[in-house]
Amino acid sequence: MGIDERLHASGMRMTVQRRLVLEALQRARHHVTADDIATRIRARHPQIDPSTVYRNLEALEELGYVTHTHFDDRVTRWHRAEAERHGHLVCRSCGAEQEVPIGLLEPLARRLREEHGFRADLAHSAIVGICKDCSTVSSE
Amino acid sequence: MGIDERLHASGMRMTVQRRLVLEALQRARHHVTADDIATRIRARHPQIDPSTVYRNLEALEELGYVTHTHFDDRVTRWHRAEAERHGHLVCRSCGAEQEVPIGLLEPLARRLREEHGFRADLAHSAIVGICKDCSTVSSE
DNA sequence: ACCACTATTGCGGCTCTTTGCGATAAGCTC
DNA sequence: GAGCTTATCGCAAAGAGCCGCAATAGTGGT
Repeated sequence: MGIDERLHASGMRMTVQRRLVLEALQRARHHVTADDIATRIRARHPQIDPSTVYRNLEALEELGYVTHTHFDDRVTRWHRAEAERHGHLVCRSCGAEQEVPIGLLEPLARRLREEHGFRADLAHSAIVGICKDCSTVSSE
Repeated sequence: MGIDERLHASGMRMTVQRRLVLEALQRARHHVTADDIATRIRARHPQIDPSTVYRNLEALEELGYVTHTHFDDRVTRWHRAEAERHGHLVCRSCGAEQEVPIGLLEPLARRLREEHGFRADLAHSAIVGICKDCSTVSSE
C-alpha cells in the first residue's frame, strides 16, 4: 500500500507541503532536525511555515513513516522509520554520535518488560555518556 | 565541607538567589522543572529572573549538588544529587512515571563500556515506552 | 464542473530555555 | 569601611517547538 492510500485510509490528505516534507526526509541520510527540513524545503518553496513542517512530521510519524529521537542537545531529530532501528550514543563531552544495533539494548528491554510490564522504546532517546576518545584523554 | 565552602573553592559566590534555588530544590521532593522552582521562589521574591534559576541550577550541577534528567516531554527535571540514583520509566501513553533501581540498567552500561568504550549515564534520560496499565488496556 | 465538508496551511502569538550585555553586588585587600 | 575585581543578576532577545484561528484547498458526491 502506497503512502497516498495510507494517508487516505487515516482520513489524511496528500498535500504539496506534506509531500515536500516526506521527500526532504527521504533525501536526508540521517537524523535531521525539523529546522533542517524546513530550510531545505524553503530553498525551492520559500513560503512553507515551520509549524507546517512540525505538524507534518507528527502526522507522518502517526502513520509510521518517520520516527524521532531525542538527542541530548534537546533538539529532536527525525528520520525515516524504514531505516533499521538502532540505538544512539551521544558523548556529552565532544558531542560525537554513534549508532549501536538495537539488539544490544534488547536484554534491558526484555527485563523491563518481564519485571515491570513496561514496553520500552530504547531507540527513542539517545544514551548520553562519555565516548571512548574523551574517556581515554581525560583519564590520563 | 559545606556548600558555601564548596562554592568558594570553585571561585563561586553564595548569593541570595543561589540560596533560594538550593532551598527550593531541597524542599521539592522529586524531579521539578526549572520553571517550578522559579514559580515557587517568585511567591516570596517576585523579582527573580528565570534565567537566574537556570544558571544557578547549572552552577549547582557543576558542584555535584543537583542533577537533571530529560523526560520525554522535552522538559528537563531537576533534583538533588544526594538522592539515590535511579532510572526513569515514562509512559508515552498516559504519562505515568516510574523509578527503577540503577542496578537494573547496569548490565547494559557494562556492555556499552566493554564493547564500545562508552561510559553511559543511563539515568540521564528517561526511558520511554508503554507502561503496564496502558499495555493491557490496548491489547484487549 | 460545482458544491460541501473538513483536513491542512500560514500567521500571530505563546512557552520553555538559553545567551549577550550592561548593571549590581560578593568578597578580597588595604 | 572604601575601593577593586569579577561573579552574578536582571533584562531583552533569540531559538525551538506548539497552538488557536481564519483562510485555503483536497476530495468525494452530484
